[in-house]
Parts: sequence; structure tokens; C-alpha cells
Amino acid sequence: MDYKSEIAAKLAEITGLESEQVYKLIEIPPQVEMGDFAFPCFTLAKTLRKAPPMIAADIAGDERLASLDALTAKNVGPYVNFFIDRSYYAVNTIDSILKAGDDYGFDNEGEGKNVIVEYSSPNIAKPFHVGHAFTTIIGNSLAKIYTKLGYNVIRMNHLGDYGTQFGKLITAYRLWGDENALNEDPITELLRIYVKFHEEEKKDPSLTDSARENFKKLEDGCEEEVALWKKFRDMSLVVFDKLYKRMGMEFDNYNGESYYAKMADDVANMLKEKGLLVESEGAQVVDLEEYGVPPCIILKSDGTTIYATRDIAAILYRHETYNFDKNIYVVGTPQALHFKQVFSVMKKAGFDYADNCVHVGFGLVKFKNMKFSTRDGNIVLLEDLLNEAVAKTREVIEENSKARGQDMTAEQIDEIAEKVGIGAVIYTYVKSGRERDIVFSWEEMLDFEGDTAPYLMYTYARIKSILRKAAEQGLAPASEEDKISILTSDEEYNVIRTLADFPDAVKKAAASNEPFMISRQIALIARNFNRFYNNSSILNADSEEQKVARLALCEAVADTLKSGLDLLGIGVVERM
RNA sequence: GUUUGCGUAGCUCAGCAGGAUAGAGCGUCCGCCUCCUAAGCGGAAGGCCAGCGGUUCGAAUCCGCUCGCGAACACCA
Repeated sequence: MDYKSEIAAKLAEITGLESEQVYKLIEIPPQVEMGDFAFPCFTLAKTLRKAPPMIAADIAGDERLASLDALTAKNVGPYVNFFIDRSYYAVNTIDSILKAGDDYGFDNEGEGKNVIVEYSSPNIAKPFHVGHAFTTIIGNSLAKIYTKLGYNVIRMNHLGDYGTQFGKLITAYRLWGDENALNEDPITELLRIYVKFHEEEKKDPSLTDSARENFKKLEDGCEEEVALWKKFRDMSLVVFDKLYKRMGMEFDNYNGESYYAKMADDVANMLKEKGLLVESEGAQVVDLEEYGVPPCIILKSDGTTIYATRDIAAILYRHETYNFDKNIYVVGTPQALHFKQVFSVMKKAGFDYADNCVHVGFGLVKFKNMKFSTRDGNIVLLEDLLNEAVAKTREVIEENSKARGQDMTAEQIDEIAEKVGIGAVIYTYVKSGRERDIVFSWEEMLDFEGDTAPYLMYTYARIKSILRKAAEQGLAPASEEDKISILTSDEEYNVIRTLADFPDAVKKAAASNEPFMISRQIALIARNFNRFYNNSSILNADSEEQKVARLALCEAVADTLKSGLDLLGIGVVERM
């Protein structure tokens, strides 16, 4: 049901403007009392040579508006305000939500289309810190959002598993590696010897040569070196997968840089054949002046490939394998230029699908007065953050549980704490526009009040509790139209309005690759619901009719919150 | 230096294909648990939307300049 286009069509008929133009002018009034849609008459003032308020009065008085279903028009100053019939609105939105359940917000706009989302992409043998969480969480959410809209999503983890650093690691491992420690805690051990390598390298330059040699052997496929590399890679993946599993996500493809490195030479040859390679300061580059970007290096002066070459190989591969409709890179904003160059090279080489590649950037995670640095060790591991959040959540639950006389078992508390704690962390990454930097603070990460995941999950759990009690009393949410139609109070209506906007928020989130469009919407729903909840009794409502109608509203809110939270990568709990 | 992003309440952020009194959350102050979970709700205080100029009937929103902060800018990824 699209009221806006109906209004636009009718206004077009009356004003003589194009329907599309009217559609764009229609806005949503800042106050509820002003109605649901508004048409400003300023633009008509010139052509009609009349004051806007007069035009508004004329339009509002036009009898052709009467044919609009469930809508009434009223002129207020220079605006024509439209009011949707609340009963009609309530029935429509709640009905469609209850039919969809927690699938609410789905759409089939993406049917038959493949979307690739590349995200997370950690470097193997390196610790997974709270900075990596940004791409991981945003990417996961985008994958879910596109899936909801009917797209076939391919989740790709473009692992950082290639480069001279692995030559260093091999050298370091042979000199100082501890097999037991490696098995115990692979990343920590690998990081230890990696840091040691850099320290020793300053004193003993021969280490550099050894590392270079080992990397060369690795590239040439020498058995021992490849076996070691593979071991590091596999062990890292086990650690990462544990983390991914804990956060409820999995990938379809782990092809890392090493995978595409094999194809990079072909890319260079292809570009050469097309006559796009130019020599510059010893390197082979593609000039991109016509795109307004600096040249892109394809072959370094020593003749080897570079990450841009591998990224181009990856695009070619992905197009061939998945024939993508969209190829999304969830990679930090500092790499914007790199992607612009890569996409431009593709474009210049005549691959039009370069236009379907998009870099979705995000901000930095940083400390207040300190830089984040793996080498200096001043990082916060994502795992530590999750543990901390879960532990604090458990404290809160235990406190509340005692105070409320609940009888939760230790297992139940653990399970709830895990979901709420992780949800709280995830939410801090998706509550604002993704290009904003996040200044890491424990205080904020562990804040469970206000605009946070626990607040949303709490709202959900409270509703579930009501629904359980209702069932015990033999009460079921209303499903009949005439029963739902009594939900017309201001507070009920406010909730319904925000519920109705949810599917649009999902589409906007996809169109702008911004998960926060969803977090913002469900936060609004929860706030409106909590206001209603605090002022109107549900199970103790005046009449049976009111009880079941409100129960239907409760269920609709629960479904929508669950749907929205899931799109962010956050689960729900039935009680907390 | 070049390119680019940002500057909205004490703090963290929405709003920016121009429109009706600039909105949330946190923090502060004041209230609300004999009734569905107070991780909740209500109220108050708090803003020359960085500054200046321009376009417009109308600008936080569009354009230009200035100031302040950050990022990227060739053989790392």
C-alpha cells in the first residue's frame, strides 16, 4: 500500500503537474498533529500567481480528493496535509506484519541477482582486534540486508594470506618457533615471533635476506615452505572461525590474496595486450588521468605484481564465477583511492561491470589519545571485548534476576548474557553512519542504556513475557480486521507508523549500504513502544477487545524488532 | 603541496535530492515501581547548525571563500 504515490497521482491530476514531480515534493510533516503526508504549495505560487495558502485551500477543497481511500486532506497555511485513517492504517500494517512474522521487511527486488559482499578479510597470523570488527559487522549486516531483499548473496572473506611477511614468519618460526605454544594459541605465538623478527632484524640484516628467500620459495611452490604457510593459515582460520561462529556468521568463500596472486600475471599480460601498460620510473602502470586519479601500478620495477593487480584478478574471477549484479567491498575509507584506481583500470580496459563494483568504506576505530598499533601492542582484541561485555551483562542479569525473583538457571543466564553482551558490542558499530570514526571507550561499549542493543532486546523480551502471560490466560493476539481497527490512540498510532516505515528503511539501508538506517528505525519503534507500554496497560486493559488488539500490536513490534536486529547481526532473547 | 572527508546541545550522533517551532541517546537536575520485567517512562536545563558571503519566497541542508581537525597521495595491503 503506497499512500504517497496515490496522493501524488491525485494531486497531479488536480494541479496539472507531473505525478513524479509531485511525488518528490510530498514530505512527512514534523509533527503528528500535522498528519502523515504534506504537500507544500510554494512552487505553485509562481505559475498560478496566487499566494501559497490560497492554493493550499483550493486543493484541499477540491472534491476529486474525496476518491482517495482512507485519506482526508486539510489545508494548514501553505501546506495541504493528508491524514490517513488510523483504523485502516492499523489493520493494514499489523496484518502484513503478522503474516510475514519475523521475516517482515522482505522484498523480492533482488530475485535472480547475485551480490558479492567482501568483508572481514583479516590478515592471517595476526590478532583480530576491535578494528577488524568494523568491516566484519558492517559486512555481515549488509549480507543479511541484501538477502532479505531477495538477492543471492555470496559472502567472501578476502584473507590477507600473501606477501613478504610470510617469508619473515617462516624464517622466524625456524629460528624461535615453539611448536607447543603454536598449538596452544597460534595467533599469540605467531605474533610473538613476528615481533621478535622485527627486533632482531635491526641488529642482523641477514634476516631480511632469509625472509625474502623464503617468500620466493613460497611463491615458487617449494614444499616445505608451502607446508608451513598452509599450517599458519589453517591454524589462523580455526581461530577466526571460532570468533565468526560466536558472532553468528559464516562465509561462502575464503579465497585470499594468495589465491588471486596466481592469476595476477595474466592480468598484467592482458593489460599489456590492450596497450594500457606504460613504463614509469621503472614500473609498469596504467595511466588514469582521464578518470582524475593517479596512475595505478600493475608491475613493480622488479617485475612482480602488487595488490592492485591481485584485486583486478579477483574482479575478473568473480565476474566469471558469479556474474555479479553488484560487487561490494567493505574496506576502510583510507583505501578509497586504491579502489577508485582499480575500478578505473577495469573501466579503461573495457569491462563495463566495473560500474557494479562499489567500495563501501567505514571509519577508524581509535583510542582517545592513542594510535592503534599491532606492533606496539596497544590494541584491544575483539574476543576480550566480547568477553568483557558478556561478563558485565551476566552481572546485570544476576542482579535483576534476584531482585525480580526470577528462577533462571546458570545455563540460561550464560546463554542470555552471551547474546546480549555480543549484541551490545555489535550495535555500537551499526548505530551511526559507517564513515564515522569510532573512538573506542570501554564505558560506551559497556553502556546498556538508551540507544543500545540491550535496550532493544529488553523491549523484545518484555513483549515476549506479556505474550506468554496472555497465552496462560487463554488470550491470543487479535487477527481479525475489525478487532485490530480499534488501535487508534496517539501512542498506538505512533508505534504503527514507525512499524509501517520499516520495509522502507530496509530498502534504504541496501541502497546506501548503511546498516544504521535499520538500527535507527528499530530504535524508534522501541522508543515509541516503550512509551505506549508505560502509559497503557495491555493485559489489564479495560476490555477483552482492547487486550487482544494490543496483543496484536505487541506481536507486530516483536516481529519487527527481531527482524531488524537480525539484519544487524544481533539475536534476541525471550527473557532477560 | 594536491585530492578528499568532516565541523549540529557538555559528550556521542541523526537530520543535508532546500521548506512549518533544528531532533535522539548519554551526562546533569527533578519526578514515576500496592498494576504486564525500572536494561523502562515522564519533565527541566542545554544550540548564532565552525565563520563570512552568494543563490532562493525560504538554507543546518545547495555554491564560493576562510578557519580548525583527519585521511589518502606509486613500487606495503
